[in-house]
Amino acid sequence: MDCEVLHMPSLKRTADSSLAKKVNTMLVVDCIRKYAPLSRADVARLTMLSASTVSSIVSDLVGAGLVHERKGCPANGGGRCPILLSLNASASFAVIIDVQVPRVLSGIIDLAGNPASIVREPLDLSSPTNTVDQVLRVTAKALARLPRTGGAAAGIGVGIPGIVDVRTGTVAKSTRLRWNNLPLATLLQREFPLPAIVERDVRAAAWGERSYGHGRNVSDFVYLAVGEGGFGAGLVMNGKPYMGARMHAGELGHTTVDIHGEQCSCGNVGCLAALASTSINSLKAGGADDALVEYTAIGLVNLVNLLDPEIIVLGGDIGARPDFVSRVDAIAKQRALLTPGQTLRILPSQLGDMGVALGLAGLVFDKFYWNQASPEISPEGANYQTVSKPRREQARRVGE
Amino acid sequence: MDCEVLHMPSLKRTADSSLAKKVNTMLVVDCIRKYAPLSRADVARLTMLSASTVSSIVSDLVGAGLVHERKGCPANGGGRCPILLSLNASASFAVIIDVQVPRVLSGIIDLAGNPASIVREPLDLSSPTNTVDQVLRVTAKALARLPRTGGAAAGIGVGIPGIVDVRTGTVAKSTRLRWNNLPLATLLQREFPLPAIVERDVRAAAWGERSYGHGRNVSDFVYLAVGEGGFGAGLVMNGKPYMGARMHAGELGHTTVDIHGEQCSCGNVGCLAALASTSINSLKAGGADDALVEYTAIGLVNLVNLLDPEIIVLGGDIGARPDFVSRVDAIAKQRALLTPGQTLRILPSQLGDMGVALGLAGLVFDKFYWNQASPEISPEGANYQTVSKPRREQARRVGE
DNA sequence: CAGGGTTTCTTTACTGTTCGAACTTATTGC
DNA sequence: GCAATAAGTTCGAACAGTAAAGAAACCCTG
Repeated sequence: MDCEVLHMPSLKRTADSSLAKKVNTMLVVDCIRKYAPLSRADVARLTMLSASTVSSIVSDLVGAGLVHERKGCPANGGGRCPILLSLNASASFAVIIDVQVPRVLSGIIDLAGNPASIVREPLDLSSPTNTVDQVLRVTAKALARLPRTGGAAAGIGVGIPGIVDVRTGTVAKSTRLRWNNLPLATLLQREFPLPAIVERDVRAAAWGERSYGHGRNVSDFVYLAVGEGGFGAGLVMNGKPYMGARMHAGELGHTTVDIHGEQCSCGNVGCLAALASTSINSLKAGGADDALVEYTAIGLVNLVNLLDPEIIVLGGDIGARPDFVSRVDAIAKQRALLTPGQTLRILPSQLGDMGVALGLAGLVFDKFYWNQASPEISPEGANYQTVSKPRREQARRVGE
Repeated sequence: MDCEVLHMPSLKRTADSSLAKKVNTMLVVDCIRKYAPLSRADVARLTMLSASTVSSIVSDLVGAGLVHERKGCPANGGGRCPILLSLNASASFAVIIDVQVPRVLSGIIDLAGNPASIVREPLDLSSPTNTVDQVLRVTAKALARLPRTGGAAAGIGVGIPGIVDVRTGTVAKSTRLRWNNLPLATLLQREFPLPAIVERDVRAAAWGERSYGHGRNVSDFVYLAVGEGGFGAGLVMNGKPYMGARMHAGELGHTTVDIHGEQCSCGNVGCLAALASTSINSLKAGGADDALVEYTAIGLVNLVNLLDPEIIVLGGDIGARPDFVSRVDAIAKQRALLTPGQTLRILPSQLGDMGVALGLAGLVFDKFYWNQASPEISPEGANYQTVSKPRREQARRVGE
């Protein structure tokens, strides 16, 4: 099974409906989003939910105007013709802001992942405060560009290069933006009457790839961004974004690859990032990128041997170039530890510079139409049928 | 919440009870195992299930003889005194075989994790077939030593150093045992009328640590074994063992740490394992282990920066030595990338050479009392209230 | 071309499970 | 004896699963 991302708007019919139904509804919506148009019976097969459950959920969705029905009369060997379902893409929108160092991308993405009125403008790095102001400004502008017809905005999603605590919406540290402990989600929510999420750029891009790109049917993969900022990895494990215990996972750039190397500013020795930075600079000056290809391949092989992902998606300014990918691929295939019959698949990002935006949209729809931390609960493998909502506080006293 | 491992025997009362109840029963049993003695109310708080659900499940468990009740009358500031629950440890047993290169450990472990009649004997490496025969032999002996009183054996669990496909119970490749594509679970099941699981040693040890050791309340950590076999990592992510897409995850030994290093037999360059093997050999000959400490620290920092585990548990012949741990810790603390306030905790294994055995026991109880692949379904965070069982085949036709 | 048989999609009736709220039970403290 | 507190149980509502019925198309035969 591989219906996992979970986009979906309001549906407040049963105000206190159990989380169970919400999760299953997420499953169904995600399935329709991925494979539309399809019949209720198809949804039941894909989600592994029972036909009756699907029927009940779909009728709610149709009633809420989130799903369109359309008669489709194929059937090769007889049988009743299915009623084909597809999402009403304009039932809801996400406002997304992708902050990257040369530019900030802002715009609107609908339920089906269609972008609208995307604007790219240079990022104001004159001071950290100015950068924050710019983010708030482009958010306001994007909100003003919301389509008149269709549903309302589901929320705001912001992608940031740096260490981000998604639970609090705080940017713990972004070297490139010179931000430290910035509670961006709080700032946004103070300004705009919408839920806001803040996510690390590579994790959002990985999630975008999972929702709309190469990762759609892959539950274990790595998104590796190679660009001016060095190396950043977004991990998807068991179908969910993996952040680590302290939101820190994916720092491939600061792993030692040269045991005799020099001390890096991070405290470690012989970091991949330190080695790569010189070749990235020379690349910008028009130099060759052979060294960078090798460094990328090494980082990638280390990832593959340690985590055994099904695929690796290369993204970023440099990473997604097809020739770059194929040269990295050639080296990595030689070096990676593979069991017989196993192949290593390294692919360029399918989403280009919209990857972060699409991932953010997915997170926004997940998070805010269910008021639930989606990545944690995202029902991988469609096995979860019912989910209890967390109640009360932790145990105060255990035992006697 | 941190009730995740899920041990529990028969309870066949409601033959076709939904998987929902099974999962919640697993949760409850696991909670009792970890925190016994505790009251129903404590279980409800810890599992985040409702009091009524816990009540219903516990009454089934008591009826089946798996849980013992005992009056406990503390209560500081008034209130009815709780009925304390604890597992009936001898309600079921797991037969476990831990194959390591100098020795094979076999024995029996009860529901509460108490080992019984553990036997260690030298491993017969005279030929791959002889090793297999020995495994079957010690299994038979362990079965013969089952306690006369109490429940029956739940299943057989075998831990193997090498690449293991847990789904099929096949040892894909073990260099040290010279096994290739050996369907060990099938062999065992042919010989003994019991379900059998085969798992990689480090993953089992990580799971043991999660169930009975340092990982009990930690959902993201790494178990790193350092021994004659080099480096092997068992990853626990989101509270579950992580195996990667092809059961391959955790090969820390074959990650590049010396970009200018020599070619390793694995195809990669400058592998950690290649560097470490000489110092391990010199260590056996009585030499110093400074180099090995540094190599371990490097591997460990790479792991920490990439995966951001909450703790790291060091195991294995060499890895678990307290002085070794403290010296690795000193280097790693300097080099690891930590956000302010974050600390790196590196701990020696709490379970010694019983780690693999205890992890196997947990897996056996999980797997075979529910006929369900426990790691995949293990209800992390206790959020899952109901789970649908996979039904039917995949969709044959999607869309029109 | 009518009508039965087949296939597939969809809905309905019924059962089991969980949750929330109210209720009962048991103990402390005044 | 009575209020306060906490543990445990019971009852009704909501929801998912199974099974069977209903619906809508196709195929074939006469």
